[in-house]
Amino acid sequence: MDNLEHELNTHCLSNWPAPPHSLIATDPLYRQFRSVQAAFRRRAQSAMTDCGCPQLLHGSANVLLQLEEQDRLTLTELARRCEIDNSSLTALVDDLQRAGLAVRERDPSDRRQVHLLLTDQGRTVAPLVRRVWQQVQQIAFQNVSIEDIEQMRLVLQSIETNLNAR
Amino acid sequence: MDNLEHELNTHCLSNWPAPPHSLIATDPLYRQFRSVQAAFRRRAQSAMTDCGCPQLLHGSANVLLQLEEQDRLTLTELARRCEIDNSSLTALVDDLQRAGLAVRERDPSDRRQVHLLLTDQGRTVAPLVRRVWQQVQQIAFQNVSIEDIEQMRLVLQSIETNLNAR
DNA sequence: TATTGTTATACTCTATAACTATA
DNA sequence: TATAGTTATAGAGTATAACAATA
Repeated sequence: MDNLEHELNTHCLSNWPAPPHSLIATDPLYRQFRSVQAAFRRRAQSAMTDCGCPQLLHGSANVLLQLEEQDRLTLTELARRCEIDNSSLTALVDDLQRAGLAVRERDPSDRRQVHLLLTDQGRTVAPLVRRVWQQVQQIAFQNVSIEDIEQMRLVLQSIETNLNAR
Repeated sequence: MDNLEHELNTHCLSNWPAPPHSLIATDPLYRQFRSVQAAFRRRAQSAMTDCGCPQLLHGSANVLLQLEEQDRLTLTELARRCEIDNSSLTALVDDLQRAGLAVRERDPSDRRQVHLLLTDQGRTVAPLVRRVWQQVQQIAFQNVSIEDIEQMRLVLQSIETNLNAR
């Protein structure tokens, strides 16, 4: 165990001063993120059900919104924008296709590529889903000022960059 | 589809003014949370490995830290503090016990209850794990001011409360 | 009957590796 | 050989429901 202690001090901690107590005593930040993220997904999913929007996986709804911003993307590009692996996207696209909101279309000039297209129904539903998500954000942001939210987004972006660096 | 539109307007949106464009055009907030949370877990897990800490599930490490704050909790109380279901806790406790960091002990006066106790090894390892998590937070917070972080925590707390209300 | 904890099961999100079909 | 997409598989995190033991 002494080795472990030594290892930790040598390789891990030497460059990091002790953080202020207030930041660490309670509530690891990751817990707050987990809780907020889970609550967000729960609310969005039940709001979609309440509004009669098609029952979609949370991930599929996200793909739908990406597609609404730009239609006809290839699957690889869609996966990149959703920040998930190609293989993770397949099931979500299947979900959208099953719900009749999008269709795959193979690219004739490069038959390896598949584009995803909104159907008419998809074009109708996407804005509704977007509004439901906005509504959940509205609920989340009750009694929080715009400035605080924008500031938080900036901080989140910094944290994201820091954690993904190297 | 008209029904859907009508339903949405009637039951879901009437109370919510349109949010400012900057909040919604890009990047749903949930994506940022997902990304930060995943990055946090990834970094913490690889930092634990680098430092020779026992290989624990992220969730088990969390239980360990709760237990360090108060030893000998019942499993139900631990689950409550970790904000997970009783049934979800079982595997995490198994994980800790397998690693030799904690042991279950049945309460003699109410034999339904099981308390979880840190072992000597658990008492040694817990502060190291805590420091690894702190280190990850330090990485996350590079070039972010204390004030911004504290402010973000407050906003997160409001959001959490708002989303879980009702 | 109610409570504590476990088991069985399932769902979501995600990834890696192996595969098919193109290029 | 390299790329686009799919399939098979697995692992982590979570929940619900049924259950056993105990109160």
